[in-house]
Amino acid sequence: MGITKTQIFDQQQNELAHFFKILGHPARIAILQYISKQNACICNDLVEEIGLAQATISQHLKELKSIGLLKGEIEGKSICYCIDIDRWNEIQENLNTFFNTTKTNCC
Amino acid sequence: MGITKTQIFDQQQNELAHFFKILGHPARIAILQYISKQNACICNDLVEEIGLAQATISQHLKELKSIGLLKGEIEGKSICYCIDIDRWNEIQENLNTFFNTTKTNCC
DNA sequence: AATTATTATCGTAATATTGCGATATAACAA
DNA sequence: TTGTTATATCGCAATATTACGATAATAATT
Repeated sequence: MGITKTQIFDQQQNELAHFFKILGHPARIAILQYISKQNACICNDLVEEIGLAQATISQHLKELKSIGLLKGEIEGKSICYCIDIDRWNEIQENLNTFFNTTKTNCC
Repeated sequence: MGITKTQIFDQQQNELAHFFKILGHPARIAILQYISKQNACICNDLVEEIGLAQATISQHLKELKSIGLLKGEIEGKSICYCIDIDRWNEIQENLNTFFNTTKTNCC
């Protein structure tokens, strides 16, 4: 089928899984790391840097934006993409809460 | 294409993305939470509890096992699945390292 | 206005994932 | 041995994801 049955899970589970899923691609990890390394806004050099087509990079950026991890601001003829630190910390906290509350040892 | 170009990323990026990807499905989140809630090994009640077919649950368990998050031990005619705490903590640390080292603020 | 540069979107092909029924396997019970 | 129960695997259909070329859109430059 290929369709995830989101209706049988609660909102928290779906949201958490969605965060994980967006981060679950090496290109998106690489994009975030590159922005971080530059400590600056990124433009089209991402395409050269990563080695995927411009359309593909644009698509990955869109997904990162969709969970609020990136914020983009127009700057001349290009767009400045930066990590949204507040959202970044918020998501990190969510993931840690999941890890900390989901811990058992029975074996 | 649908094929992720893993060759253009380094091992750390691919591995990190792989962890995130495995956790990026609500059924797998729900499975982990259920095991945790029970604070015990789980057997086939997972199928009833979650509401997916037995084959589907088995598949998700296999993926969680593949990154070492679950360890299974045979117990009579069923199998006891538990969270591997050491691996759990290890992965949590990896993710946190990623979050902590990938932080910038330029906008 | 025309050109150039940068990013977004569309359409499409290839591969991956999700989910399930059917079946196989394994261990215990009668 | 036969039956029962629990889990794994196979094979398939449906949907999702990844990637890219082509093209559109936008803004600066000439």
